[in-house]
Amino acid sequence: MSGSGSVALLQPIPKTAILYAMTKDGSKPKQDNKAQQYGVTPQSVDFNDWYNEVVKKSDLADHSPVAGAMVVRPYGTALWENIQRGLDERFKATGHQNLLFPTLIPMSFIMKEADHVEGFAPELFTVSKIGSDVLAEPYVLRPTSETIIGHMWSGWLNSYRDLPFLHNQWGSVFRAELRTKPFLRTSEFFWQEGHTAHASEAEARHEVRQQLDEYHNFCRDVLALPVVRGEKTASERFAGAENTYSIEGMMRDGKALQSGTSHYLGQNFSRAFEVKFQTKEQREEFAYTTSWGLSSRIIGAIIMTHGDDFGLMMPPRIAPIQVVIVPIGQKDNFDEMVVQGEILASELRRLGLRVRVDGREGVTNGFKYNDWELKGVPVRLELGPRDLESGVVVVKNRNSTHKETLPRAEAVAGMPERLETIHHWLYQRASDFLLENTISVDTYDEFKAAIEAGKWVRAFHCGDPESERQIKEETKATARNIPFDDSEFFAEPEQGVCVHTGKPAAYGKRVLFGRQY
RNA sequence: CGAGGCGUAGCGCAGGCCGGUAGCGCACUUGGUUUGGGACCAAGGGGUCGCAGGUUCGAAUCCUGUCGCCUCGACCA
Repeated sequence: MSGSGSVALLQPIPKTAILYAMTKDGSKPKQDNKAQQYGVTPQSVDFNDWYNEVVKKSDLADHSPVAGAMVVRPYGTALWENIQRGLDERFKATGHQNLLFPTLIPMSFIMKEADHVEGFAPELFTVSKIGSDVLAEPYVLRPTSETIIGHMWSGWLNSYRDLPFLHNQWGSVFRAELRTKPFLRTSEFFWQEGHTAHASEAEARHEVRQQLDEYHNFCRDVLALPVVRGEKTASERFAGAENTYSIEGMMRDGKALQSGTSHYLGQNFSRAFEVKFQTKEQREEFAYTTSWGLSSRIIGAIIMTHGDDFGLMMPPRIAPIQVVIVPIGQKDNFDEMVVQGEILASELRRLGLRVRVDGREGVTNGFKYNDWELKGVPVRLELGPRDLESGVVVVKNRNSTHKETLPRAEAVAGMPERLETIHHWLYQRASDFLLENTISVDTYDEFKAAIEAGKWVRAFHCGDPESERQIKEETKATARNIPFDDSEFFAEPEQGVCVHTGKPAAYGKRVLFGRQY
């Protein structure tokens, strides 16, 4: 990070920052041993370092020996599994079915749709040999599965009565990345790709919008992430799509992260793969297809939207551990307090909560507190002999510095609601942040200044891809999307002239611009 | 893939220019004292210096190549 601009967006620095007093020569200060061992670089000092250290020290993920490929560790996998479960239920509730396609796709398939080839060619991994035998036709590791699914669909589809196909696949895809960042940029990443085929354009378009809304709702209601729904401009469109829609989230450094996409593919892929059917009127027609995806990148969004200088803040509804209990004891009664902690845990588990008792010996309580705060566990309970005697527990929320001492029964019974409160607190904070750091501008100077300050900008644009390209070159900002009229953010229809070219604005509303991951 | 930086114990680093077979802090193990916000004392264990070649009697150190990580750029989710 440049160190200017977006730093200003960050919240006041808590006491950990004291460990990082600047050195005389202005170089990045060395951490003292404590900070080096346990803490993370504050967001305001270096957001990039903060991100890398949080990911690593919270045990979410690690680097692998393979360029650009990460290892998702158990804590990160538990998080991803919770996300998968939540989304999968939603997909099933709207009639989608899961299936599984091969990771290997014949090279010729990728070549069949012109825009698709052009879009993905530079990042394809190619398998050209088996053992020492050279393959007549190489395979590629799927960068996405439209082509092979289209190929199979053509064999499954005869009549309009067969439609719609409402399919989804959980898996991973490969797009060569030369720069790695866990969860954000990796050569292999984990996702779900939905693929549907319909008998009419209207039905396909409805599906595209429905699934984008599903992502939006899931982000808002489960991950506590505010995201802006809208359509991508032509230059940001998926390779082979007629229209691409996205949800965009704002990270705490002010950058945008595309957190999910949904594409209306029209008949582009069905033409290329002969996905056709006989209509009621006995005509032959190509199917209208869609695809939509949300990837493990969303974990990066969770980290960078909710995290603070102490580490992660897990949204309670998908937190792998919702409540951690730290038993307080001395040598003679420690084991007993761990048992008591388990009893308390079972009371919470009866309410359906995910609870962990930290019975580690040989580390101090303070160490445990900091450790679980780094991992973002929403609520911590401390249970010591005195608490046990007087029937209370000490409760501390991850998003607060206050400790409360509550009657045990009340603390237990109130836990689900407490977690809900934290969920809403996280959403509100992120939502306020997004709104506070987005401004409308009408001149290019204002535009540049706002982007430089790390903000999102709402501005009129003429729609010319070349102008977008120049804006990107000059400011590093791109059109994130054109927000929908009916989304909760930035919906007002307006008229104006292009902030860059002065030509009449396209779209009938302001376009959202920002720097991006 | 272009420019730059880096790779020495689990983590963070020193040593390298002036080759002689490795050191510090934290972590780890054991014992003791501690324990309600990142404990302390003592005694220990652990690396052949990313990998592969080369130069040399001898390479962490010099040379070449390669792999990986970080930053900026290009590309992308």
